[in-house]
Amino acid sequence: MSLQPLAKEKEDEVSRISRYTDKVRTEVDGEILAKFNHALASIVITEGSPVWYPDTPRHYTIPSSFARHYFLESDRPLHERQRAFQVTETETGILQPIKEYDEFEEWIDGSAKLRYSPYSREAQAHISGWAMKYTNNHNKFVLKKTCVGVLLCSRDCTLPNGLKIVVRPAISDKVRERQIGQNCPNASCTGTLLHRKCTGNNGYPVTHFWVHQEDGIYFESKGTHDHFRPQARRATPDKISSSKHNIIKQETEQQETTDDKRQISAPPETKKCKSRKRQHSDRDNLSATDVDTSRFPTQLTIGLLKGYSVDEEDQFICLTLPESETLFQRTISHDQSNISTYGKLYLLCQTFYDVVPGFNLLETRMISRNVMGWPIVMATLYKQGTKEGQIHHMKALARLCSTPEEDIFSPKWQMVIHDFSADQSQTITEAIVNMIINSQVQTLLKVFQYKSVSSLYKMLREKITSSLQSYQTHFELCKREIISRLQDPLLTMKFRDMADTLMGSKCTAQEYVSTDCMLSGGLFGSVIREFWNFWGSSIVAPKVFSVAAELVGKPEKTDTWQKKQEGFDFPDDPKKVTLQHMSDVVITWCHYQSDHWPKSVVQESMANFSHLRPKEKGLCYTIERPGSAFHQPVAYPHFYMPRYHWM
DNA sequence: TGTTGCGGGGGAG
DNA sequence: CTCCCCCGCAACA
Repeated sequence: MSLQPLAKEKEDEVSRISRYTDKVRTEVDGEILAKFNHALASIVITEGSPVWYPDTPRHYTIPSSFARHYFLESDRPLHERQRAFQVTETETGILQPIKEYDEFEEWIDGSAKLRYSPYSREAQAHISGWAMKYTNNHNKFVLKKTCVGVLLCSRDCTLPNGLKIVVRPAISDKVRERQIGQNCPNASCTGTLLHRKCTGNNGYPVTHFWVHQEDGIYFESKGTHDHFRPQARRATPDKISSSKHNIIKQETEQQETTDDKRQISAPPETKKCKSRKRQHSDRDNLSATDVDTSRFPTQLTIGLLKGYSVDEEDQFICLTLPESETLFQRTISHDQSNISTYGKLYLLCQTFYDVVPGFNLLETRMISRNVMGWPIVMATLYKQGTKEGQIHHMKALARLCSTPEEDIFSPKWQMVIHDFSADQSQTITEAIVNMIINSQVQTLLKVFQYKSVSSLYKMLREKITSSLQSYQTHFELCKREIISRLQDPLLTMKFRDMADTLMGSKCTAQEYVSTDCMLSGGLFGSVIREFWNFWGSSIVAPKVFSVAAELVGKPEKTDTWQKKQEGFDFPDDPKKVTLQHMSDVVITWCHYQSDHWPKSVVQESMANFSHLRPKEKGLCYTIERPGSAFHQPVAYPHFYMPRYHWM
């Protein structure tokens, strides 16, 4: 009922856009348009409408009795891809012969049905990135596996690099039993390993089904993982319990290799910036005469220095942390073309004033489901009143967030959350947009051999600018996304009420946290959790929830920093500030941040109330259980929503 | 030592 | 009857 208007709105939108594209298609040569659309689709990833580029479905119905019966006939389309597939089926009205297999996907999340080649090694071995254990379903023909979640540190500790401990659990129950309670792999932490169960499938673990047929290996996944990814199996070292030293070393090595790869395959970027005196935008530009790298502290290798300037007018230093590139790769290397997967990568840019006298520090943290904790990925110290450092920071971010495999340069972030003033924001947006356009125009000119650049430039500009959305727009999008995904009207209404309450100024801290706890119980699934991680985080929250300000607890932090800051011999005279001075400050800042990590409300409540399981008494709803792969949907009588009651 | 897959069995709905 | 979970066992790396 309450869903109707929204669903209709979406439908209208879809039909409107498809009408539009149809119209264009008749006017312009189809192939060129498709190419162009594809190019644009890869640029604009946060566009509001999900059907900017109607991707040709790769899926066809399978005329095989068993698998078709069990895998393809479901009343409830759960996955975008599957939806696209069904549309094709109804449009054509006939069953078409098999043409293609799906490419193997290691990190399937959310409900999906795929068909792999019978010769696919990965499919034959039933490989998954998630830790999946075999479960008996008493059916010889269908192999069923369930997710065993992840192992986390009981003290929720943070490694010096800003990452959280996430250990891949053993598959066998006995071994896992032994793992739980072992010391946290972080040597400087006294915590123990804690099992975080997967409850992403209606309170049960996510399940995978495998069926081997002559015409392929059929795969189905049900549920969305409500926990972080464990280490991939192939990447797991033989001894997980090796010291944190090894972990860091390993990650640094990884970073170096990916760095090299990026260097080779990165798209050629047009350097329009007139080379400023003594300003260095790339490490390629660095030569031994410019910087004496041996003078940098040992933590800072030359690859981490993303740019600096020691101009008196414009002093800044921009650094990435060692793991940054690996983290970005982990987050953005997966398919992001599906517009419905909001919440993949958020960047949180915060400015800290007077970190040392006369200098501000801009740091960026990564918020993503795929990376636990909110590690700092980049930090820039810049002289107050100057812009170049900030612009450089954002440009370097945009470059880091683009996938090196693609020809077209396009940052893959869902949103940049920032605390810039309006004019700063404008400048920075301009810088990013210009950078993207410059590199893309080059590619597009090559591909389409355009003679006039101006119209192309204008269009690109509009597209890119509109993808950098405001808080409000983004919030609306999230809300719409959630509401359209929730299938039960009762729940939808409940959620709306809750959102209203939480957005209101009367919301108390207790309510805030307990609602969060309720959400983390698993009923609404990861979509809401993503939403919540985003809107409910302690740093973003002050702008959204009035009550959250009291949960942040900044005063002690600044006091401690004040003390630390006194330890520097940072010159008061800007003329005497050297690169060495600035890098010392940034590095100390990053170390300081890892010691005083702001715990998000979400993580805290997850850790404290993780014992709450749907079995416990609480609110009770009657919802229909989504259809199983093996029979028609059945009524699922009771589902208990866990709720923590405050005294 | 750990993974993978099979199968028996109990329990809830 | 379905579907959840737990357990032990055997083959294998």
